[in-house]
Amino acid sequence: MLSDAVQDYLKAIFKLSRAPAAGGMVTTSHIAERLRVSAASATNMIKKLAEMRLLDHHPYQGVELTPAGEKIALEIVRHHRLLELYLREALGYEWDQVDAEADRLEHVISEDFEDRIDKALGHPTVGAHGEPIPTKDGEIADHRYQRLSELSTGQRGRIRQVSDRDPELLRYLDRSGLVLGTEVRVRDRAPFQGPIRLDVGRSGEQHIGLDVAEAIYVDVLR
Amino acid sequence: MLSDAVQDYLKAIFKLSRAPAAGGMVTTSHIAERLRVSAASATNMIKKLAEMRLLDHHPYQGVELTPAGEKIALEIVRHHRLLELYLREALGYEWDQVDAEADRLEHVISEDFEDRIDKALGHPTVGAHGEPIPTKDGEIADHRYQRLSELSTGQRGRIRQVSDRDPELLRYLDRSGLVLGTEVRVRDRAPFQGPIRLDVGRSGEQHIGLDVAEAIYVDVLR
DNA sequence: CTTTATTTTTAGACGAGACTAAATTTGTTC
DNA sequence: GAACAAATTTAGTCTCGTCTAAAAATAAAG
Repeated sequence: MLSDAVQDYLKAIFKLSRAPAAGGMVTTSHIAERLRVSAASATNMIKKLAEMRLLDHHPYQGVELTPAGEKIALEIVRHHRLLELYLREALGYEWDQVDAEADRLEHVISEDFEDRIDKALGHPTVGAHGEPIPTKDGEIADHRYQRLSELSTGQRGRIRQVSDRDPELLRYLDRSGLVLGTEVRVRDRAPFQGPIRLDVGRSGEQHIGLDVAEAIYVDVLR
Repeated sequence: MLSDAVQDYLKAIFKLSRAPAAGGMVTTSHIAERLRVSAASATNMIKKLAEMRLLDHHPYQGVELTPAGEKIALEIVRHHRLLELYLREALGYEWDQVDAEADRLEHVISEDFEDRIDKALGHPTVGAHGEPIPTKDGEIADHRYQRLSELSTGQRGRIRQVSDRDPELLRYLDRSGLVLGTEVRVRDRAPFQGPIRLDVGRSGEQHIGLDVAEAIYVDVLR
């Protein structure tokens, strides 16, 4: 049985490797920062994980999960996302509460529990914020959406995913009508990293900062 | 935050102290046996818990939870029993599967989770096997049922609780119709710790061993 | 091409919680 | 009350995952 710590590291490394502008390679300091642990602790665990053949360690350069390590990371991510959905659907949690609870539950639920909530949810393929849910045998869809921040004036898109990093942001997006499935159109982009003016759905209009626009992923509509 | 180990010890000590023929005092070896650790490990933890004022340690005699220790134990028991019920009611678990899953979940769920499943279950007062569920502020009903093994020939009783120690036993009881609410009558007791012949409900008849009869608790009917 | 700043790794320690082996206390039996 | 068996505690290790402080490697700047 893999310890909670091992699982947390693998999950963090997986997520960091998927993050934009990480060329596959994940640095020690990013891992340490994400897990709120000293860099020395991260190095320690990295060596252990390399020993276990769950990742490749290129000293001073970074790490990369092996297929075995990625498989485990995907299982944890699957647990996490199914749990988030379940907490919301079955127990009435708010969007911004599910992450913390799922972080603790993801390590202890059995395969059986996983299967039962998967079934109760109707075998969903995307999570509460649009993130793909890995399948039981470790496949994960690669949606390749575009960031809303990358759209130019006049372009339209449908919101397919939002970042779940910050609960406060999630509440803001919810209030602003920027939820999954909504269609948006860029009316105007202020210069010098300024805010973006958007048409939201059929009626609304919003001005959002660039940071926010980077956390929203869309299918571009032609 | 109390570690899983601390919680496990407090829960085990609480349960042992409530078990029959334990005069309040719980021995080191019983704790060690229940938790499947060495006696030395148990002594170690006992000293730590005494330090934390969660129990009183009378060296070579045994231990007794302080009110503070009991309060914590009751919280864990509450978590456990609510979880067992929830797993059964909401996710379709079988009686004999719930214990193991709840053992892991009980340590990680939040107050919020506890409240939500409590509500979803309609604020139950007894668990899946008839055990009383402690209230949120640490009260626990004391039912004082009698063991089926203590009934003499001709006496009748209604099953109110069964021991949840052994999944195999639970399956056997289920198959035999010896479930909560069922009325039983002792037809016959074989001598020398022999089996008991029972009428079960309106129609059935069963011969059960004394060990089994000791695991079944009844309200005596007149 | 050297100096400097940053990142990463090494070295050494610590707290939890488990273990085994040995010592101690208790309880029982003659 | 002495001798012995059983239970308990002490002593000393071990693993895991964290930490700080110091050393080493890399990257950036002159």
